[in-house]
Amino acid sequence: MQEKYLPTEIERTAQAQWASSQVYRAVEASDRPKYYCLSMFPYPSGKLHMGHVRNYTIGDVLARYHTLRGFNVMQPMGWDAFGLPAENAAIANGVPPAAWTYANIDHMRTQLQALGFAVDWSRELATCRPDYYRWEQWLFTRLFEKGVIYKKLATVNWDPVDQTVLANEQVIDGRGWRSGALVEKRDIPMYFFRITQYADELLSGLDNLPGWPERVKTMQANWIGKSVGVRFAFPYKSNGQDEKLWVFTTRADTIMGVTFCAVAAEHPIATRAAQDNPALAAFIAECKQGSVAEADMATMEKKGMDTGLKVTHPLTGESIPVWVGNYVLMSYGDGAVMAVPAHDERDFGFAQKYDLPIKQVITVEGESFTLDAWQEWYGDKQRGRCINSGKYDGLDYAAAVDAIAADLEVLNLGEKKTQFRLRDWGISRQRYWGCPIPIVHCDSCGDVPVPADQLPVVLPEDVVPDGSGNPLNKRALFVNCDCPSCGEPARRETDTMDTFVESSWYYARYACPDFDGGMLDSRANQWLPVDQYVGGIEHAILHLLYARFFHKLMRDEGLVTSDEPFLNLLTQGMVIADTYYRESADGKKTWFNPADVTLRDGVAICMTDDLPVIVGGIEKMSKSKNNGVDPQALIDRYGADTARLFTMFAAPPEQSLEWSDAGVEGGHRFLKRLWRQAYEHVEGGEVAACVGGELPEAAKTLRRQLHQTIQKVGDDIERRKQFNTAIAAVMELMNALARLEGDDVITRSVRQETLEAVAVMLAPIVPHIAEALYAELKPGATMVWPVVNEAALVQDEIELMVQVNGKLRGQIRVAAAASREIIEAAALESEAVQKYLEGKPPKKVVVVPGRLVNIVI
RNA sequence: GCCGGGAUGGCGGAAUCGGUAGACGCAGCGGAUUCAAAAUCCGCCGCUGGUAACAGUGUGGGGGUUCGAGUCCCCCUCCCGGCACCA
Repeated sequence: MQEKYLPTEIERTAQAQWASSQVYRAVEASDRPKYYCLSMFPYPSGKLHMGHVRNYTIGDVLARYHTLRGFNVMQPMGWDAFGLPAENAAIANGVPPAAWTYANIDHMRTQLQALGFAVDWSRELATCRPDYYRWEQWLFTRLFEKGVIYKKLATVNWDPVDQTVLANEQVIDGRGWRSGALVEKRDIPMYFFRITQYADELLSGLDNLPGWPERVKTMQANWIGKSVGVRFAFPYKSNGQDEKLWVFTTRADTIMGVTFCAVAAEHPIATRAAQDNPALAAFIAECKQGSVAEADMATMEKKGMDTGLKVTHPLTGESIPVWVGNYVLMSYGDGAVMAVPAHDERDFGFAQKYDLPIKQVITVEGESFTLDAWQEWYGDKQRGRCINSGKYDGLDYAAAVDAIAADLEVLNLGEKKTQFRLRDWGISRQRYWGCPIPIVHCDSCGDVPVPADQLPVVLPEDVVPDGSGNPLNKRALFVNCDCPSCGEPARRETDTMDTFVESSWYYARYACPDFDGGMLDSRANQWLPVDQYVGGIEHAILHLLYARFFHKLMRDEGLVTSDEPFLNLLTQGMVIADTYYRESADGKKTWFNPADVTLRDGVAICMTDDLPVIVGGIEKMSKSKNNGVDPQALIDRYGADTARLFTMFAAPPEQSLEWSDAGVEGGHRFLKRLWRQAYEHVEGGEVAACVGGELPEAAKTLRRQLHQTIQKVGDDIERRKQFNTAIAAVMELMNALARLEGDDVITRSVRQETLEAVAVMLAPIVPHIAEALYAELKPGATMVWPVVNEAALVQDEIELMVQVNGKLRGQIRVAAAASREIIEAAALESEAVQKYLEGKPPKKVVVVPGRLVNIVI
């Protein structure tokens, strides 16, 4: 056996062997149970970052563990290859996004392979390939014909200088990232998936996902936001016509407290009122400035202006003023709200600011209402009772809502309604590097889906965008076509799809990436649902909700039979790191990589020019903030096993991990020590693993620890999915093994048993060294997960903690089978307790079997 | 702003069901080995007082429940993620 641990050599040999014998190729024909282990595929941004290493190592640990436990495992890998960064790179370097993307894929594939993941590379796919997006386009046309996809206007960020639509990320403090121009809201036609039609099922389906983290299910449920309320109307007259202003509220019990209504700036009633009111028109124009992002809308100053219009309260007949509010969202409900300043905090602030009346209609016993400041109880649904509300006085929330809804219904002015916060999914992007939307616009036939036999609509790959609008519009060859329906000249749609569409079904395509007769074949149902999905917590809502939705769309198309795509979900915490930047005169920020920054006398300095940079806080590693740490240096210096070990050891998978280089050395040291201990043992000559019999005390104790460790490691990996503690347990075991003395056959056989088990237990985490060691320990044998020997776990005597009034005062040793009485007596007799008792009897004695005794005096 | 999560030694973290707070590792300190260094091995390592035994104190802050709270409940602070066109 080689004396020194040589990671480069071991890893190269192992990886070459895995590749040539195709050990990780997943086959459908198998009598073992299937285990589909999937990690979220990467965006090919250039090179791997720490988040990737963490994500794919977690997935690989679970995949390899299940292989060792006898499952038929499939672990695929691919590329989420469309997206904005490729266009940004094109603008910066003049390289076509396609060429940039393919080069990145090649580089990152090499990096992934160097990490030794048990991936079936024969199933690799890239979403930017026509043989992939072809089927996405095919499904689009099916859904368009079914009405699941429809067209409507939607608001986007418009850069008036660059004449282009901006992503929310490209809007910085209300201005375009390149032009610096004030961003405007603009309505343009877009295609939408009717996800709201599936809202109820997406919500109730969460109950059938016991393998998902509670926090993710809670986030999704809140995002879908089902609320039962009342939709009702305020009647008004416009040019002598009877009209209605519709609103939705979950607080119909406060309807008697309405003192005004607020509508969105885009609301038709506002547009009409602005026609002969220049001040209002100016205010509406102001509202239309800034980004469309909800976070911006919610944090900006609440502003409003009276339209001068009045509507009639449906129950009291009072005249109610209508205001335009910059905080009212046109996309939620009817784009208008009733305002009850006394019982809604936002309305309260708005009414105070603009001196609008506040009318209390809810009371809570023991509390008194004042107009001075908002108090929490004003909005209390549970304890509140109606007052100042005429016939509704005294009713609680539920009774009041029922009575008011019933009265509105009689007047034909409203009814109870279930409302969702979830909005339909707009998928049109005015960008080049994405999957073309397969629609042809014909003057006579309208929007015509491209027939299946003319798919895919291929995206030209030689385009270099320049940042001003979608370059596809300038491609006559792409745009000009014949109408598939009437054959007359027509125009091809140049918008592309949201990249979330590609990532909503890739997990299914992995089952049959080579199938060219359709989107999916029967292999999909063999592998689906995914048994274990692993990915970043940042995808808790959007990606995971869209994928669940898409699965149901595919089910309803007869493509899959399951209802949910992912059985078990592990949401890995983010790898975060410091950010550093400099700001130029025009407010543009340049970000510096932490690797180039050093701290000098408490000031962050960029090492390339020796000038200070501004510390921007600790954030998710990202391309845009340039705070990614390159794992390549780690792999080059210590090998893949050390990189894998360290990322698994540094923190539990679900927690966010603040990156620091320190600590890697320790992981590497452990592997070197492991190698040396195995080397010394193997050089001592062959010996069979322990077969039982009478062991010396030290060997017996070690063997008990070995089997405790086997138990713990299995539980940590399989149930707890916490690998840092599994590694710590193996480290403890190895520390104990190092202390075990004796060269007799029995002791050596326990050492053999321990080392064999350690190699297998570590194999999911550090597969290269584990295989190499196992081959030395047990030449020619195949790894199998060790079995816990119950007899080895038995202990004769145990130690119990003794507390006095809950404070630790000593220990006692008792027989493992000792009764409560014997334990109590032993504790009371102990020196530590006698000292505190001072001869008096204890008030109470609490015995926790196997743990402690607490004497209360 | 809204929704979700987090905070434990100098640092990463452990404590799985309310029962020994600080496992394991990093850094540091002391020693062995070495001509010397690296590597390796052994020991110490929350804070305060004490030579020590030991005592007190300690899990972001404040309050509560309990024989017993890092863990449960209430309030607060700070940090992270998401907010529908970053992926």
